[in-house]
Amino acid sequence: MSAAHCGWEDLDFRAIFGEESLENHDSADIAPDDCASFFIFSRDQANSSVSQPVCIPYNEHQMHSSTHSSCLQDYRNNDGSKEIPDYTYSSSVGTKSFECPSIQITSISPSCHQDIETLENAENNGSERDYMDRPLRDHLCLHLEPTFRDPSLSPSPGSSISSRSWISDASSCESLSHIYDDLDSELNEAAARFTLGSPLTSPSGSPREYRSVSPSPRQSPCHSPRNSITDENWLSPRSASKPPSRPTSPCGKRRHSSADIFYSGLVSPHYSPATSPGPSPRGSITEDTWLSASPHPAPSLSLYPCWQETAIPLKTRKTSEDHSARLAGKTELNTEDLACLSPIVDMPADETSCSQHLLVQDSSTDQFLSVPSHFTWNKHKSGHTPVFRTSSLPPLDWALPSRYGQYELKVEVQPKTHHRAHYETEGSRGAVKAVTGSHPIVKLIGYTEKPVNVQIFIGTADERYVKPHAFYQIHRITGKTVVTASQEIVITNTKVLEIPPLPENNMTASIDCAGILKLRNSDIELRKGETDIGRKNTRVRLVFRAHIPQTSGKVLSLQTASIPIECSQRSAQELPQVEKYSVNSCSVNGGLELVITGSNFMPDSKVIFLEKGQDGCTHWEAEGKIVLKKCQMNNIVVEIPAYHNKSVAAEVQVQFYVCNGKRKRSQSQRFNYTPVLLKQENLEDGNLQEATAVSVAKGRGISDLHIIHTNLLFQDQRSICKTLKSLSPPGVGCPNQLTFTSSLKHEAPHISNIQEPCTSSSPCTADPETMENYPDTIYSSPQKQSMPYQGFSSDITILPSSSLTAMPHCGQPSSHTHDCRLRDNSLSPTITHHRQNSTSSHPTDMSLGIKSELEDSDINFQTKDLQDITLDDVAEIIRRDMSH
DNA sequence: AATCTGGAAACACTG
DNA sequence: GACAGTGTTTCCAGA
Repeated sequence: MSAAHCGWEDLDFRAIFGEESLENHDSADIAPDDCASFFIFSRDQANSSVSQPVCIPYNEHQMHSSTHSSCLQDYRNNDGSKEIPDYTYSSSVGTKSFECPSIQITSISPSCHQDIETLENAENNGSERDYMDRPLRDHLCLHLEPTFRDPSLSPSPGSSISSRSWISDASSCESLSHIYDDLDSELNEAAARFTLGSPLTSPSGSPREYRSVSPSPRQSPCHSPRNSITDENWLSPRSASKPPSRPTSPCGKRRHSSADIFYSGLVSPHYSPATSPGPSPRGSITEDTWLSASPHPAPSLSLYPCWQETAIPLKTRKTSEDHSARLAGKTELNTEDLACLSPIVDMPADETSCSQHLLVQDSSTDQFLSVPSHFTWNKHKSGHTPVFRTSSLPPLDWALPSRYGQYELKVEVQPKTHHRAHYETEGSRGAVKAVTGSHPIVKLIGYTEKPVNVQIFIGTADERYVKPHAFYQIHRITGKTVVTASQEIVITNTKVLEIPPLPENNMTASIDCAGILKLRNSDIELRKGETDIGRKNTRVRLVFRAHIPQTSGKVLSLQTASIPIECSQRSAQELPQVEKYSVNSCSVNGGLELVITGSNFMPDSKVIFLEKGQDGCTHWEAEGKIVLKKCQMNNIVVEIPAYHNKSVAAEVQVQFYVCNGKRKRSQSQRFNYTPVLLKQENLEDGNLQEATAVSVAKGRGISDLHIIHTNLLFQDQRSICKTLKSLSPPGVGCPNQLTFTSSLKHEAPHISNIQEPCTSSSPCTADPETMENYPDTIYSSPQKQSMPYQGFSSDITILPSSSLTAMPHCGQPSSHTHDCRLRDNSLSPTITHHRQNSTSSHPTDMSLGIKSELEDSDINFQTKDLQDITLDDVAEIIRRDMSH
C-alpha cells in the first residue's frame, strides 16, 4: 500500500533536516488527525519501488536498526522461512550515500485504515508470505548528524518546554514510535547482533537471540564509566572520537560548545526512544505534572485509568523530524497504537504473535508513518498478553503483568528510595541498596524448574506505564562485594542486566550488581527524536522482567518494577518523599488525622490537598492542618481538611502532596473524599441489629459503587467484616470504605470513634479469622506499590455506636474494633456528621435511609447481585431520597 | 590502586 | 538584562 492508494498527494520536500522545515510542515500543514507520515528517501532511491535498506547512521548501532527490511528479513528468519541475509551494513555506506537525503511527507487518509485491515485480513488468511514478498519502500532514515541541524537551533538543552512548545500535542507523532515497538524490537536486536557481531544466546536459554553480551565483569566494557565503554560510546561510535568526558580544565564545566552539540546530536545514546504516547511527566516532575500523576506505578494491566493518559503533556513533542529521526533510528512498533489502525491488536492470549503484528505493522507502516490522531494518546499501554513467541519478545516499553497464572515476578526487597546516580565523568556510586542495607531482591514465584534469567533495566517512574528511562541506564557493578553473577546486554538501546534466579535459591536473586548511570540531559535532549526532558526527571525504577518458557514453546513474559528511586543528589536531600500514609479516604467533612511517613519532612512542611479537573487546572486546594506535636522525623501528621463540596453524591478523587517550599514538593498521592450517605434507620424491633453498609470500593476489582445492604445480625464486628468480605467480589479484600449504619431507635452513637484505620504508629492486629485476606490498611505511597492499590482500608463507621453496646451480641467494642482493624480514637467530624444525621427528624434528612429506599425501589437490593449494583443505582437512591 | 561515597563548587536554567 | 532561586554536572577528598 502506498500513499497513493489513499488518494492523497504526497508531499515531497527536500532534504532539509534542519528542524524548521519539518516543523513548519508539521505544525502548519499537517492536521493533527491526519494520518500523515514522513518518508525520507535517498535521492538515489526515492523512486525505487524496492529499495535496499539504506540509512544514514545516527550511529552504527542505530544504523542497523533503521531498516524495516532488515527487520523483515529478520522476521522471516525467525519464521524459518528465510535465512538471515548477510548484513553488510557499514556506516560508510550510509553516510556517503545520503549526504543530502530528501524527505517525503505523505498524508494518509483515513481510508488507509481499511487498507490496513485488508492487509490484516489477507495476512490472517494465510497470505502472510505474499505480504512479506511485497516490495518494501524506503523509509525513514534520518541523518542525525548535527551538521544537518539548523544552526540556529539553540544549543541549550534545558530550554525544554518553552523552546519546544510550538508543536501541537495533537500533532505529535511520538506515540507513533510505539507502533513500531515490535518491529523495532526485532530490528534493534538484529542490529545489536550484527553491529556487535556477537549473536550470543543466553546461557540460560533465554530466548533472546540477538544480544551483545559482556559475559564477564572483567570483560565488561561498561563497568567503569570513567574510561570504559559506556552507554554513549558503546552504543555509538562516539568513543572513537569523543574527547574525554572530564574536562581538562579544573573547573571545566561541560559547555554546549559546537563540538558538544556535534557529539550530542551525533551520538547521544538513545536508550528509550520508545517514548510513549502519553503525556510526558518530565519537565517538572515534582510539580504540576506529578499532581496529575496517578500513583499507580506499576506496569499492571488494565489498571491505569484513562485520565492518566489524557493529560496534556508538559513537554510538547516534535513531530516531523523527530519522529522521522526516531523512526529512522528506532522504527518502533507498538500494537497498542496499532490498534488505532488495526483490530488485530486484540490478539488471543494463546496466539500472541509479535511476528504476526509485524506483518500488519509492516503493511501499514512501511509505506507511511502515521501521525496518530489525538485519541492515540488516550490509549493504555496495557492489555498485552504476556505470552510471546521466543523469537519475538515484547519491547521494553510494553506493559506486562507481574503475575500470570501461577507465575509471579515480585520484588521481595525494595530498593532504597534514594540512590545517587553517577555520571560518566564520575566513578561508580555503587549498587542500589535496599532499606535494610542489603540489596533489592527479586523473586520468581511459581517456577522452579530451571534457572530463568531476570532482566533488569532502568525504567521511568512517572504516572504512566514503565518504559526505559531516557536519562538513566543501568550500570553493572563489579567487584569483590558483588556476589550475584550478571551479564549485560543491550536491547533496543537500553542496557539490561541479566541475573539468573536459581532454583536452589528459591528463585530469588539479590540485585547487588546494579548501579545507575546518569546521562547528561543535554546529550539526550539534543538528540534527534528525543522528546523527553531530563530536568527534574530524576526518578527511576528498577524494572524486572522474566521470560518463562512454556510447554507450548512460547515464553511467558512477566514484568514488575520497584518503587521509585530518586537519583538526584539534591532532590534526595531536599524533596519531601511520601512513602506511605495511613488512610486514603475520608468523608467530605475531613477531620481525620492522616499520618504520612516518608523523608525530608521539615517543621514547616505543608500538606496540600487539591482537586484537579480534567483540564489539569486546580479546582480546589486546601492545606491540611499539621499536628505538630505528633510529627516526627519521618512522620508528619495532618488533619485532613474538609472537602469544599459536602453534597457530593459520589466519591471524589483528589490528591495531596507534602511541600517544603515553593518547589519542593513530594509526588502527589491519591486521596478520596467519600460522600456522607448514611444515617440511622428506625426499626421497629429495637433488638434487631441491622446495618446498612455502603461500600465505596474504588480499588482493584471494584470499579463501581457497590452497595451492600443486608441485615446483619452480627454478634460483633467480625461478622461485619466477614459478611462484607463474603459479599465482596472475588479477589477483593475488605472494601475500600465501609460505612455502617446500625439502625436502632433511640440509640445514640457509641462506637462512633472507630473511623480511623490503622496507622503506622498504631498498627492494628488483624484477627486471622476475619482479616486473613484483608490487606494492610496502611497505604503505601503508590509509588511504592508494584500494583496500584493492592491494599484496601477498612474505613468503617458504625452508627449509632451506642446501639452496639445495647446489642445483646455485640461484645466488646474495643476488641472488636481491633478485630476489624479499627481503633478507638477521638470523635471525628465524620462521625459527628453522621450523628447529626442520625438524630435528625427532618423530612428531607438522609435518615429516610437507604434501606427504606431500597425497599421502595423496584430494585431489590437484598436479592440483587452485589456485582449488579452500580453507581447509578446509588445515585438513583440518593435522588429519590432527596426528592422526599 | 581502585572503588565507593558525601559534599560542594561551578555552571546552567527558570521565573 | 540583572538577579535570585533552583537544578545539573563536575570535582574533590576521604573511607
